[in-house]
Amino acid sequence: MAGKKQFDIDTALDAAMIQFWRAGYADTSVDDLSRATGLNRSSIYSSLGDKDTLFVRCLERYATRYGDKYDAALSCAADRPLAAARAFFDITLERIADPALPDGCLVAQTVMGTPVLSASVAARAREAIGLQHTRLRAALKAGRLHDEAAESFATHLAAVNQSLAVMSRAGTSTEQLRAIVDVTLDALARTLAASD
Amino acid sequence: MAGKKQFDIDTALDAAMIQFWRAGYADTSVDDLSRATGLNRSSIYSSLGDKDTLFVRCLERYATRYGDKYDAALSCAADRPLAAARAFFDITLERIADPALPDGCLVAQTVMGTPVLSASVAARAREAIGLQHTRLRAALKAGRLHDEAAESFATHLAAVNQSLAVMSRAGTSTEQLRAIVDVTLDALARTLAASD
DNA sequence: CCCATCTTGAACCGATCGGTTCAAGATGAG
DNA sequence: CTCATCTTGAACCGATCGGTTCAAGATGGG
Repeated sequence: MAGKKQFDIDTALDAAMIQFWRAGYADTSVDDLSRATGLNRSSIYSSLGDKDTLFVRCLERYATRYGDKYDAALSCAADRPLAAARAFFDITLERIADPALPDGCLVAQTVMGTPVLSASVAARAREAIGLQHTRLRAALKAGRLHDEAAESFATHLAAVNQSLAVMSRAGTSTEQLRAIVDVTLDALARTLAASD
Repeated sequence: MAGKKQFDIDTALDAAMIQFWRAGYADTSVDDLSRATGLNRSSIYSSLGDKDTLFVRCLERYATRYGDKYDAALSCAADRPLAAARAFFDITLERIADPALPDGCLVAQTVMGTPVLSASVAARAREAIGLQHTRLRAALKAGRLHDEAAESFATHLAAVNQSLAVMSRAGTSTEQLRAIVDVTLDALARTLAASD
């Protein structure tokens, strides 16, 4: 209404999310967030909440944004389960390859910090991992995988997806990351073929 | 020579390693290390070095200790490559199941902290990941896997091994962790069988 | 032009950070 | 017992942490 301009909250949240994503909760100070968002220290508290609240908002934002993409990638699972799994991993691989985004994964980093994070934050990160597993299991069941195999592969695919976050930060090349998922996709392909 | 007693440096290093392993570098203060080791703040600096130096020592200790175990597990790779790979993962699974040790993995946690850690520390962690890959590739080649497959599977196995660190902190059960590696071992078994 | 409204920068708070110093105390050798 | 040696706890340092407050300034509506 008055005063200079209303800053764009979405843009600020994106910047904060990327900062947390890159450096993690412990290594991100409120001054870092101020620099990253371009917002004043007081503005952050007045419109984005304190550090803990803001972190949870960023975590939700991250989980929703990429959760939707994972859902979209898996949407063809009933018809072509292998292609769905490949598209699933492509979401992660493209995210890692994007120079505008950090390596790693905000959820993976948060989960790794479980012992020192607040219980609510740790629970929310665990929830995101659980959701990923549910998503994958549903997709694999939709593709003609029997319950047992769907359960195993859902867990395996979720884990391999998280491994990409670790390996990308270890300097592993795009080709090597692709090799990691290709072994998994081959295994899935053979299991799918065997159940025909 | 004089004074009360010479404290046991190995015991202190173990305690410091576990503290770093549990909480990570950023979330471990020198006071935490003092409490964990039972050593006085000044004693830490005088006999274990500053925080950065001590962390590197703990990282080396961790890499050596479990590196040796991984080597031992893989030693039968030439005769029974599949059993070797299974024994390799068992090292990690048993470590995670040990209630006296933290979940996760010091190397994985350090690699995830790459963007905010000193260059030398980050490089040392990357080195540990690279060594793991080398170790696995050599073992798989010793087992009758051709170069290309050995390279792919070495990368894949190293990644899946790291994924256990993430998933264990996400509250994944022992059975589910086992399912993750079983998918990988099945894939390896089929590839080994195919090359016969 | 004036005023109400919003943003901003800067200061301040208590707490904790990594790192250093040093006197007091405990010990074993002589 | 005495003395040299080593460890210990505590204090101190400057810096930074998360969090809060507030006066100054910028803006647009009337």
